[in-house]
Amino acid sequence: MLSKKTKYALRALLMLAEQEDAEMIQVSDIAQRQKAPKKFLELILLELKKHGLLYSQRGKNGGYVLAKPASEIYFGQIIRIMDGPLAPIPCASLTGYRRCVDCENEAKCPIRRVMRKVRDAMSEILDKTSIADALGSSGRKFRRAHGL
Amino acid sequence: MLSKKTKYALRALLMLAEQEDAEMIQVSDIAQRQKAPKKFLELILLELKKHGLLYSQRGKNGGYVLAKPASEIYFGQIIRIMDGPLAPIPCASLTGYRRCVDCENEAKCPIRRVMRKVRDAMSEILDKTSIADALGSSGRKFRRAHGL
DNA sequence: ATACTCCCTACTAATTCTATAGAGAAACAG
DNA sequence: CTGTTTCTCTATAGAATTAGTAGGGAGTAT
Repeated sequence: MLSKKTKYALRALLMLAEQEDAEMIQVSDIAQRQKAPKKFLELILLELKKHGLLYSQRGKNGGYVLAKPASEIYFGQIIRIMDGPLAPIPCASLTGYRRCVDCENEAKCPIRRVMRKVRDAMSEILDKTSIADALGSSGRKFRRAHGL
Repeated sequence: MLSKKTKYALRALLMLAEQEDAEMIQVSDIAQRQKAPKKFLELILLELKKHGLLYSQRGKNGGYVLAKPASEIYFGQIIRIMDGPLAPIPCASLTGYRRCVDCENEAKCPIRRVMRKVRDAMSEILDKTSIADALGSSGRKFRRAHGL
């Protein structure tokens, strides 16, 4: 289940992606329009910035903008930053692999095999859908569909 | 992420599915072989029983057995019993649907659209893989593959 | 009758998630 | 240079969920 943090993050990024002219938006704006606690949202945006998804500026007329095109920001990355690995179980994760304690014979573990498939299926969607794709127009799929 | 409860549940069910002659196994056995806290495991098995996955008997030589063939017990059901809906977000769930507060226009919510696809992909695996399938032989897929 | 094993309710402990507080540092306006 | 604005950072508090414990009750077999 997605945490609120992730949900706030996704909404904020989608909101910034909709800002056509790449103008800066302030945390308080986003918080207000999203009905999210401002201070909480600050932490979230800061973390997204640290991971290279946002660019920010301080002082009067400061705020946040996407650090790269919306078509290059994928759901998978956002979720991993906020909530950690996609896989339902650490031993089935590529990005956050951790062996299960007391699992002799990982290679034959039926649970792991199934969860691995789940991970792959999730990745297939989340790592290939950008926030631009999600917004429908102007994204990767859109441009591809129009031969651009 | 799967909770420990779910992991214990899955392991216990797989263990019972491997018991060829449908002999009863006691909680303490399962707990020991799985290195799970016995009392905790009791609660888990009890819940699985209440949902019709297990049959139990008390007293000397009592224990648990699967209440139906392993080929009819699916990962999806087990996970839903223990952890709740598969969907990453309640508004994208079929079995546990709940509207998001402050989401005007659910039909157009980009997050929901994506998470719906994720849910479907997860269900496609988890609701079609039985514990017999996971164990490899004697399951649905196996029998089908051998024309039985 | 007794020993065994599941059944049930209540509670405690640990962890994670959500949110708040407040001071600090860059940018800008005047 | 001073004051205002807005992001930056660290620490902490509160709430919710998860994990685990305790202890007696009830059915079953010998």
